[in-house]
Amino acid sequence: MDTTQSTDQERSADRRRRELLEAADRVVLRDGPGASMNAIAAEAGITKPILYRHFGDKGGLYAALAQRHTDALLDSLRAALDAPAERRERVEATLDTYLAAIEARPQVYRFLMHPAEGGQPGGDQGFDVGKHSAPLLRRMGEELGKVIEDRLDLGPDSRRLARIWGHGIVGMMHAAGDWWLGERPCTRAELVRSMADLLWGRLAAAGDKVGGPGF
Amino acid sequence: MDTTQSTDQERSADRRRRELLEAADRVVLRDGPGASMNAIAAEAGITKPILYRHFGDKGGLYAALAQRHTDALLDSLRAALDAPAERRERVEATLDTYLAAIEARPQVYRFLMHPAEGGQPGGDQGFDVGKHSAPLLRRMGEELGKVIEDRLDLGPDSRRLARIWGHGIVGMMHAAGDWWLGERPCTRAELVRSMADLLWGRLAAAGDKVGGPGF
DNA sequence: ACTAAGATGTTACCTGCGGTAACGCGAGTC
DNA sequence: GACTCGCGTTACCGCAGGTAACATCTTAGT
Repeated sequence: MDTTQSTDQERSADRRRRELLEAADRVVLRDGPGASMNAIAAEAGITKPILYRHFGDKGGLYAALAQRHTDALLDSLRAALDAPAERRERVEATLDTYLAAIEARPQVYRFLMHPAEGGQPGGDQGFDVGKHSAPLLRRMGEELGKVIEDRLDLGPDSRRLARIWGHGIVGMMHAAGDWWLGERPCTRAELVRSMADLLWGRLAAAGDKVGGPGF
Repeated sequence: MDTTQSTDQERSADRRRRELLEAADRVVLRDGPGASMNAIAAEAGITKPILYRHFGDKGGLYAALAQRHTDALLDSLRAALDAPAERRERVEATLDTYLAAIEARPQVYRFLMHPAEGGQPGGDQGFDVGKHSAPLLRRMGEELGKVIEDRLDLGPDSRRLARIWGHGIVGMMHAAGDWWLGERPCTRAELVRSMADLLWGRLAAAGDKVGGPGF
């Protein structure tokens, strides 16, 4: 039958695609985001043109690779966000989930967030990430915004406010996490608590220091 | 005299350097962050090796270029942070200053934050930013952290808390600003107010929506 | 069973990038 | 006048992303 044939072909192509993605994953994990198409092809046991037939260009491969990890991370975050507990606990759980993820697989994280960075050898013109650097942040921001809008009563303008907060909180999490991952100035739990404190208004509640007009 | 000579030379070299930086600036503003060394050299009316003699490598040029803008922006932010007003007003002024800056010169902003992004032509392997993508965020985070630590009374752990908050707030500002700059979902003033509200604990204060366990 | 088609994979090549070595040249110095 | 030395050039290397053209193996049709 024609349909079964095309189905088989499609399935085979899909499997191939998955295999290639996994190979790319391994290489990126090993060589960092600066991995070259040649290296990925070699790891997959094939040559460049095949990669290009499957993914169009490097951006396509990147996008596919990024989406897998992004989806996985977003699932974890949604789970933490949906846990049965009170708000502060959920927020802390979500922050902790994110931080645990980037702590467990920093290479993946660097790949998703920072285009090119690894590689002491000469030409390290990264993984042409370009416009694909933001998507993870954007997606997380949008998702969180939706959740906030769905569950919180923010009066009028709730939609706008929720989206702003979504992106803002995600950005806070990201920047603090990135800094923390680099300098490791404290425990993960401490970082989580401190960020939650910030979100809980401790900035506004703090007193001025003696002698100054305060921040 | 020998000293005057060397001084003259240094001054001349510095002037040259400034000229080159301004040329690079023009190119980056025109072609986006994907500007090539050849293009920059051409704009400056010279050839590549001279650029390399002055800045070592592309990272050096980027770093020099970035530092100029970063310094300028940080000065503005410090000014807003030091204005004589109460805390909330200062926070809003600082946020607004940042947003105004990225709104006024988005090209510069994209250059500082996002490595490579412009360029429909074939090879657009960006402005090998790599490790130099974060510095602006890091610097802003550190500076804000210091200010917070200096002026707020946060009890014990104040140092750690202040730094975390510094990086977190900067990240919030950045992510929300980036999103806002792309989608323009609201006024700058509205964005500022909303972010300040978030920092002032409205997230914790908001009530659950009817029917759900709340966020 | 033989052929036609189409996916699968290869080699060999192009362009453009960052980066460098080797040379040319004019201005001051002894 | 030879000598250095900063400024500038041309010509080149290696390597990246990306592509064209060729080889091959599977599979369907008659």
